[in-house]
Amino acid sequence: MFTEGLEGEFMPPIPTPVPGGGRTELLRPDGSPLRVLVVDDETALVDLLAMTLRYEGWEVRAAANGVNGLRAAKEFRPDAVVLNIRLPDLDGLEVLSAMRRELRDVPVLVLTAKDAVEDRIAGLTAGGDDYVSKPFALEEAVARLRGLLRRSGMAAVRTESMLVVGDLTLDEDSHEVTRQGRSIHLTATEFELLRYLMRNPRRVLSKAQILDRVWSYDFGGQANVVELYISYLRKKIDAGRPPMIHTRRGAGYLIKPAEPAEAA
Amino acid sequence: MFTEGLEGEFMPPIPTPVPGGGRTELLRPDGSPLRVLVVDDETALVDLLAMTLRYEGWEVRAAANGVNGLRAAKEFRPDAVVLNIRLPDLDGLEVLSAMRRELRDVPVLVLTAKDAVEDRIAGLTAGGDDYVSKPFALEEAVARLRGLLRRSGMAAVRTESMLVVGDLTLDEDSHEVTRQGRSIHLTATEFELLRYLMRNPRRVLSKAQILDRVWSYDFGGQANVVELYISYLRKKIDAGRPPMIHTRRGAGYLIKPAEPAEAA
DNA sequence: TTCCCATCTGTGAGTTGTCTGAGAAGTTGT
DNA sequence: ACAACTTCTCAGACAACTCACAGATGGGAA
Repeated sequence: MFTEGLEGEFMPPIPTPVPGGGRTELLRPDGSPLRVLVVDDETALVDLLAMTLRYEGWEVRAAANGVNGLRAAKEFRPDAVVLNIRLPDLDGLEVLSAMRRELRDVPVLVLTAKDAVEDRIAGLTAGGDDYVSKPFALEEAVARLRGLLRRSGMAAVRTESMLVVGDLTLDEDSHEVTRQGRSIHLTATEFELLRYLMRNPRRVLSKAQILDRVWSYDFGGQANVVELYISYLRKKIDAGRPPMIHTRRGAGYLIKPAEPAEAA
Repeated sequence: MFTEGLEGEFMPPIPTPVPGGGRTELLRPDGSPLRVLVVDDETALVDLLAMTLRYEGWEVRAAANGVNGLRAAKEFRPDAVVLNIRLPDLDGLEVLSAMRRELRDVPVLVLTAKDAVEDRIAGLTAGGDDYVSKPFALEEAVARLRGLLRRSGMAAVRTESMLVVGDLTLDEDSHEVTRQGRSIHLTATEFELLRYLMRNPRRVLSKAQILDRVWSYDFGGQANVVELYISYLRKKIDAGRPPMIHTRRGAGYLIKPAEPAEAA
């Protein structure tokens, strides 16, 4: 989506207005919510993921091991699967194969431990699947799942890969970010932060919320990384231009289309 | 609801005027009041919170530790939970996980101690959850709870994020305040005070009430901060325009739409 | 009208929240 | 193994905010 010169300033483009604060329509043809099966034995993480995905509009079913996972696949007929390849009972690869046999065309998001050998995984993802390595950021996992679904050509899923706020655009597929048509390079963390902000335009997000979504769930560092990265983003996004990233002292940050007249 | 781009400056949104004094309908589909479970071992605070929430229309159940909290979750089936992560018996994170498993889709408002050096806050909350750190203002906790519910898509809960009194609007999501369409910047305390007034339009609120609701429950200062902040608000809200904030000598303050005819 | 007292508001000190530069530690690519 | 890049901690500077104090203002009862 190129919003060149013309409407750039006075008339914000707003091609695909993000609905309800960025949350997307995850609905099947029959109107029921999309289903996702989460298979992992780390219960705390599963609970966290399940809650997050439900909030995002999914219908979630969880299984703590391979056997239950496969059984759930049969019964629950999910539209997507999140699968840890390291399972307590069965070999994750076996489970993956079985899943594929059972659920045709259903994309799988594979969870791997950090130290896992990447090339084994590489083969897996060839089939349209994707993987994230633990510990991951919730925002990233959710985004990957959405991306999988979008790319797997699931009909009925009207998800756009493009987020647009004012003259700022972010493409979740190509990871390209532009402001006023000019491409901007962001690091991985900066990108994740901006995506979270843009998925919640005009809403104040507290530093704690941002930390929880954008940083890995096991992050134990200082809360002021958020301030730091906001500062980085501003240099790249707002530099010189009318600011889009705003601080609400004591509350958090928010992003919104730059308004010509800023009132005190 | 969705007033994209357009409305920016000149044209105030004025969506759905808030009904009966800003207090919202907290009802389930079957007509019974919404339920909230409060889990904290500080009994004085729990009593205060419980009383406040009951006044707001909730059906409240309290538990002083993790075990009872979980039991209550099973029996009481609350629609929302307020949970201190620092509990005397169980680890708050465990309790949180268990709650999520037991009560799917139920948002949790997490209470954290201010002095707990921000540690282990990360990765705590999922999609629909939120935090408040002690000591908090009751008005804020209540607002957060309402916000959680609204955003977690609970059907039947008809809460708007926008408060409207006359030509004055306050958006709880973006923290934006406008009068006659012009954006007005407020500090955190001013915002909280105005929110309280606007949630109770045309009703006289005593300085004591205001102090109890808007300032942290442990506030020990002079009661005339309220006068001071009313003064600040007037400068920003009423400046020049027909006044909306009125003093009832010996009784308190109230806010109402500025009408040409001023009746006592 | 006068006086008393509630309320209003200017001033300024102390506190808190946020921003950002410098650099250490870790990662990736060649 | 080196260079380039990224992530993150730390700490100082600065700005915004909160609140106490005290004198000014004004309402209303006698």
